[in-house]
Amino acid sequence: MAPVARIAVDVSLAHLDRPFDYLVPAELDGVAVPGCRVRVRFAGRLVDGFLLERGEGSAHAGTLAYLEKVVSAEPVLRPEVARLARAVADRYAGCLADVLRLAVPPRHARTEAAAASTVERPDEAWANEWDPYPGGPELISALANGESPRAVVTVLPGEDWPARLAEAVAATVHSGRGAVVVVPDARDLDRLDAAVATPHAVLAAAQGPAQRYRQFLLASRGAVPVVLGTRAAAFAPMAPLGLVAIWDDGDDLHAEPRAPYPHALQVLLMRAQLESAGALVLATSRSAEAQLLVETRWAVPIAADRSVVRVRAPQVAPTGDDLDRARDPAAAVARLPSLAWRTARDALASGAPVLVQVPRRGYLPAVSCVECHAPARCGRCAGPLELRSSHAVAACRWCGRPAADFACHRCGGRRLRAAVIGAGRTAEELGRAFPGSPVRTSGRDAVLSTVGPEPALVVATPGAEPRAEGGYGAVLLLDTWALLTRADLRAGEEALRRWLTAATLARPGPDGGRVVVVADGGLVAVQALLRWDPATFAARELGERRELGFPPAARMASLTGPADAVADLLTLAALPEGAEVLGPVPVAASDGAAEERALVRVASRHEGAALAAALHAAAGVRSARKAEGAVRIQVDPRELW
DNA sequence: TCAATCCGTATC
DNA sequence: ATACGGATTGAC
Repeated sequence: MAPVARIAVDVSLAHLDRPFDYLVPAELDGVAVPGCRVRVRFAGRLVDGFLLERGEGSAHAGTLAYLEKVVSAEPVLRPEVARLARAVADRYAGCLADVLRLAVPPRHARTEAAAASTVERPDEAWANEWDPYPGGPELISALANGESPRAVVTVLPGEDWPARLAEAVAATVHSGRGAVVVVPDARDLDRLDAAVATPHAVLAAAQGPAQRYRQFLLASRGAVPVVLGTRAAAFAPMAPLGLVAIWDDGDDLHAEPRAPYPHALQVLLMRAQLESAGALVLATSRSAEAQLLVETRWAVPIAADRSVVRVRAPQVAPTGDDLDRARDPAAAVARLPSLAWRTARDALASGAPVLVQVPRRGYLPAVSCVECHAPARCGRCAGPLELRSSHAVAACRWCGRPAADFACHRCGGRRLRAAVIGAGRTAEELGRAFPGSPVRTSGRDAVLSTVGPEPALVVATPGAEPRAEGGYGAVLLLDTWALLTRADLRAGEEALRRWLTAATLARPGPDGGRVVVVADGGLVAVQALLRWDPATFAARELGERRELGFPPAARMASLTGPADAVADLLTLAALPEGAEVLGPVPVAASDGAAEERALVRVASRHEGAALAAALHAAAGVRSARKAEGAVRIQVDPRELW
């Protein structure tokens, strides 16, 4: 074979983020195949790497070193995945090595030796129940015919989404192509795993090394045509790829917390683009990112007609926080608005369980408009305002400008109020208000996946709501202010997503479960819930982001680190024309150290590539100089505040 | 004039 | 991290 091996070394230094050429010694010629793991001497020490390709020559002027060792001839990094990883690194201003660590699980030698490699590509039947969705059955047929449709699907309340995804997957496999499906967490993965009858591998973060590698090899060796998993599965090898799909792309869990912080949705979309595969973005709600796909016509929207939604959606009613409470002692015990208390009581009496959604504790104090309750934003850069104990006046969290002359961007109000979030209601309090009904909790440390059909109060934090057999008789959405006044640009979108997720667990239809949301019925997000209209809300949300210059309409990068380091990086970066730097402002680092954060934004997504390239190059100059202090670069950080 | 040492830079 | 090249320094 060709004598030169191009190697991606496992070194995450920005200035070394490119392949290096080595000579293949004669005895390794047969095993040094593209995609295999190698060890090479790099700057005097032995490092791991992946062999990207073999070539005849090298552009390197100096003499080439020899490969030290081929760890295994198993081609774990397929060319399409290498290309995807490079594109993801570029998009997120990060290093290929960091992305490859996310994409390829660590080797487990025993598993590699033992794992079977039978190719199993059954000719799937692909009947489907997409009829309620105009364009749905055609979408499935297109996949079965080997086409690559792209759609943002808004599912009906109570939809058996794992079954719908399973149908899309079966149709894709029928066409002789593979599918990769990503869900937020282990609970969703279990459901999907159960629903998909096509032979598949399951890749989850929680798996042990052997299990994880075994499942990875099933896909890598082409033994199965389908991979289901959590965010890292977006990189799973699958050739030829016919479909990528994601469930509930608005869930934070899709955002990778390790550098370069890629989001599973973006990874899958890039992948669909690179490999000409179909793409399905499936959710009960709709994120601004999904809306952008629709508005740019990258994907078609698929949703049931309003008439069908009306029949399937539960009845939702808003209620003020405390108007009737004083008149209703039983409700006061639970600190529940009267309507919420009565709705729960009736559901329990009818023999059905009741879901109570309570936000998690510990949100940051935010500032909002006294008149319309809109989160207060900076007059200059539209960043969120915050109150600090050291300052009398609220100031912008992004650019630091004091907001002495505040004017609400929505209603023009000039007064601010602190929206400090108090503690949530406890399960014990609810238990006292409903003596005789069992109270169950589902939250952070103990998540229930399902509860029985018998009457019970089920208190859950967002994302941990168990499904109830037969559906809930009532769903109460409490302390909604905690969600809505979060100092986060996604607060409204996130609140609606969480409410819809809980409400979708109610018995379907106007005569089914009742949903009570304790919030002002005039708020946009609450209106969207009452009308069960996430698409219109998403369009409005994206419109606002466009006006304010926020992602995904614009592209932003946050630079966090010691003050000198952030300043140094900003000096070195040859930012694209029109890039706007906000801040830096002081932020509290996790370990208490004083850090600063600057935000850089460009108006269009096209300039995003140039922005990422400029930041990566500047980081390269700093790492080459061994400059003091690390700067964390996050492109389109999910939590912008 | 040459060798020992220092510093900066590249790392194949 | 380590290795190398060019510059710098000090002794003959």
